[in-house]
Amino acid sequence: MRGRPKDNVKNEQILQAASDLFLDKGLKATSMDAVAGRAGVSKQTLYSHFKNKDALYQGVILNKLSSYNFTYTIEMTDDREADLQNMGSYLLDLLTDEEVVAMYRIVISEAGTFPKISSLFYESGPEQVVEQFTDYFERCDVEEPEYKAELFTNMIQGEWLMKSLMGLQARPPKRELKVHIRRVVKAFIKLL
Amino acid sequence: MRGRPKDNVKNEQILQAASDLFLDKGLKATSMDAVAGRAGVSKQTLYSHFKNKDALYQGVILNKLSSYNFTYTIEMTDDREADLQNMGSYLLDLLTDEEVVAMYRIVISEAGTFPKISSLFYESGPEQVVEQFTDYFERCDVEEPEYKAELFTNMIQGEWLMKSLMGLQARPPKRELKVHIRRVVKAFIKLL
DNA sequence: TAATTGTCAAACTGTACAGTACAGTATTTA
DNA sequence: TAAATACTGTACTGTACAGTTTGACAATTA
Repeated sequence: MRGRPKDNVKNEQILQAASDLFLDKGLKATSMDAVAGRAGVSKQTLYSHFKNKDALYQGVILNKLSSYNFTYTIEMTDDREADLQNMGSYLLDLLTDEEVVAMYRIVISEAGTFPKISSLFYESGPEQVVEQFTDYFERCDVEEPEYKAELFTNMIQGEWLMKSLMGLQARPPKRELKVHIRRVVKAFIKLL
Repeated sequence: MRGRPKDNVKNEQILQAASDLFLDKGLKATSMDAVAGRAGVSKQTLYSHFKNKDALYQGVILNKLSSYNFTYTIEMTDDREADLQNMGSYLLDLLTDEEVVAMYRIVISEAGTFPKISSLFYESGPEQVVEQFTDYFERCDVEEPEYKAELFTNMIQGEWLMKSLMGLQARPPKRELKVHIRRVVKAFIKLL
């Protein structure tokens, strides 16, 4: 490769700035000038790293997705109830994370324009979590492990996510989440 | 009132056209010219009926919300299981309706800009349904009727709505919905 | 009938913004 | 050192679009 190589640091600055702005204000409400400005980079450089705004959007989402890691295995003890509470707590921590909520929101908003991003997001996000739970239930020799995993996530999730997406839900106190989780786990255990 | 009155028919044409376009393409992607064109009305008339684009958006959502009617009472028979299946079917019919999904999508997309619309939507939509279910469980003398109503809706709803919002869910066959509902009701009954 | 308001059509204003062009400077490799 | 590519900063192009203006005609009421 002849010539000066692209600066990796600048690439990360761009992704960071674009991510901040897109997730905060949305895609249409964020101008390329604003991204360049926030990244501390000239507009030319921005366009040399990303062909256009669409490519930048896709780059941002892919980057974010690859930064999450859903590959580990949920640990199994002989206290089933404690395990489920941990799983519920894990799920709710995710779903009340501002960045996660913002990603849901933008992916939904742009679902019409970027269908591939939608499916990629869903497969490497929510579906991974259900898979982790399914795996746990398989190891517990529970009947219909995948169905149980879906049911459990739905019961835990409740309306938190939807309310957050609509901006109707301030980040709830840990206490409240704990109570909710305990309640759901108590009920869910009767279904196993 | 002196002078020529505003034409009510034109008002409805405008609301219909705007609703079609907003729910299909989104708010930002719909121009006022397009709305006027589709409504078969001059741009001036459009602006004489609605002060600006924001007002038009609010008008459209309010109009749609008032067209739904969640005030009736769910009927109660002595077959609890059949009742719950009807309720589940009622809920899923709503959540797989294209217009309903489109409203969710646009309300979420514009939640940052129109917080009042978000809360209004949520209160006169989803919350009404939960209230209907709560009412049913109260009449059945079920413990914690509101919590049960929420739990039931979450179990029934599953991932249908989220997948629809992301465009990952074609309208599912009635068969599949029936199976899902029966399964959930069987489980839910154990929790009463 | 006269004043008042609605509607139409088309042109217009101002602004925001995606993407490009250009001229100069910096960095890397052959 | 020379060719090649990256980066900066600013200016520019073209387009889309919200909202306004104008002038003519229509409907309504005092």
